[in-house]
Amino acid sequence: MKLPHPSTDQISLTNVLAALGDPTRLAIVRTLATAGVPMNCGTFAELGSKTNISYHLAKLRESGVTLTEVSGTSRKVSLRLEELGRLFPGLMESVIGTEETASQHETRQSIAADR
Amino acid sequence: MKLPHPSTDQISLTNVLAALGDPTRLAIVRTLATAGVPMNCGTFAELGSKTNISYHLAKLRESGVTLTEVSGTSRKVSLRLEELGRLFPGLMESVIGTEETASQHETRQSIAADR
DNA sequence: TCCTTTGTTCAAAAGATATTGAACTATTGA
DNA sequence: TCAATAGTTCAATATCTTTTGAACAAAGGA
Repeated sequence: MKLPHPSTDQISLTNVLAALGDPTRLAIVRTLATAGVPMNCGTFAELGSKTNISYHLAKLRESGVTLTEVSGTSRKVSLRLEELGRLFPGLMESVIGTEETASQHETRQSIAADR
Repeated sequence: MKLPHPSTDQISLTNVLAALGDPTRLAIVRTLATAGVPMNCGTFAELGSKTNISYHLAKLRESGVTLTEVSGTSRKVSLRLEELGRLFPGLMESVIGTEETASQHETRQSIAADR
């Protein structure tokens, strides 16, 4: 069994940014980056329901951010760092290396509402 | 008249990435980066209707990507590069410095459909 | 003053994304 | 073989985002 992934030249910046621009998926990407080794879906259980994580992991895979390899009844998910680094130098380093504070998430709604 | 902008500490990476993860907004950001000087809304007329550009510029402003200053009946839109550079080092350089090819936009749908 | 330019706001519609539970498949270990 | 484990798929719903046109507002020039 082989899951569909975009080839390197099919990876677009817009799609990568859209994939990363979601709190759940950004958390997944950071977990993967911190771990440095492939992880299975269960690792992300605290971030949502099994179905929901499956959905977000598919988004990451389809955008080219992650590689998902089937290993028995489980999957090994990893970041496509080399390819992303070649396509968009500095992007993943920047996304991974940046801390996100709790306050930032809550304040943005009030700004949009303030129009 | 003063438009609402997030303060530096209210800018979150998730929101910035979500703002950049749209073709129209990425084109706006690149135009601003290339020009290097503030531009008014009319500059982006070819990217969509007046109403639509107004909508996307509001998104960019509310996420903290751009600064919009009122100047008479017109606006001067610029990138908040210094602040973004401090918050997310390398991010904007990476996003701005990367070419997007036409082929990349068209191929991704086929991958998602291929599941 | 009146008209033009520049852009916003609003409400509606269309479209895309996210979330859920139930049913399912495939692998593995007992 | 049977049951447990790990994930996926599906259909439904909910929610958010994008797009549109019509109406509006504010400034500036004739």
